[in-house]
Amino acid sequence: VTASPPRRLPAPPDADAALERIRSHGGRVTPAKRGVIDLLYGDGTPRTAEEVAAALPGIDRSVVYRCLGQLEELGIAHHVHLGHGRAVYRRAGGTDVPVACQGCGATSQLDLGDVEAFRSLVLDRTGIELDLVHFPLSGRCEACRAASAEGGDAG
Amino acid sequence: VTASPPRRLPAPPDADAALERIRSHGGRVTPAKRGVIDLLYGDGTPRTAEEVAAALPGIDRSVVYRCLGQLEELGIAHHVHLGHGRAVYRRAGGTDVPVACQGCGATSQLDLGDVEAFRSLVLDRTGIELDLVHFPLSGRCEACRAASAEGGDAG
DNA sequence: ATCTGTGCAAAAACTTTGCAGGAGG
DNA sequence: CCTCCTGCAAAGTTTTTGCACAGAT
Repeated sequence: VTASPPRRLPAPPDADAALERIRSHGGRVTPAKRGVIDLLYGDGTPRTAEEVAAALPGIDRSVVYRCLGQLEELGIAHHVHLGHGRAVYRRAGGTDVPVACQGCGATSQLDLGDVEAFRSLVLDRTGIELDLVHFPLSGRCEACRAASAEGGDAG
Repeated sequence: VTASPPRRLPAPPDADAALERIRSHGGRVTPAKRGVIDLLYGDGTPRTAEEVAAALPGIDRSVVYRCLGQLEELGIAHHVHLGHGRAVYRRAGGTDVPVACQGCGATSQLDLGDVEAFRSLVLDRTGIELDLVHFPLSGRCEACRAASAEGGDAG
């Protein structure tokens, strides 16, 4: 989980364009890649490498990792550090900012417009331009806050 | 790296108070814990578990992990997911919001007041109350942005 | 004296790599 | 036909766990 796009390639608009890009870069379109791309371009659900592997029975885990790595290099997918530990993968090109609940794992989306003012503020204060797509926001949803206020552990 | 404070204990103001808290909870004050606490309460530098271990020669890694875990449960330290992969540990009680550059690793601090409005906005939009201390903001500082605009790879 | 903490080693969880054979263009 | 990709297995990282002994109160 340490790849940066060689040059910021525009995200392919759909799965077919993604396959096209693979070919145009000398790659082969294989069932594994097709599977990963279909998964990531199907619904926008971010998935861990493990989840991607689980959704593609018959495809070896190592191949899933290699596919995800290649898709990142090609600007087709990218990973996001949602909450504790494991990164999740999404199709590239999303402009929405994910917000995760660290309690239950639910994610909401913020509009880019909503965060623009804040990005400006942070840039002004610190000189750092936030990358909220790659390093998203995390917190606790209402249900999880209520749970930990009462019982204690809402893990 | 999966501990949540049983109840939000107030952070000990200094290293001695931290040792005191260990004792008052039935724990023993040992060289390992003293070492970890001195490190975290010395300068505010966030450190990975590996860095803590490296700074305490003669203390086994597993012990460092166990100490960090216990210190988290006691509200003496906590971990922060700064940038890629590894979490870093800090003394508890900081109210500033770290902002990291994922390029060079430099961190700036934001005032809590600066983020309050944004936290309200996110709460309103998503129902999620951000925990920006535990899951800090990440982006790219000016130098790293300039570097990647020119050369391409700025690590 | 008692119970917690330590060190070691082994395991677990997650990811990467080497290699020989299979498949895509 | 050429080279990339796959599957398997093995190694690499980072963190956790079991256990017997040592150490703190």
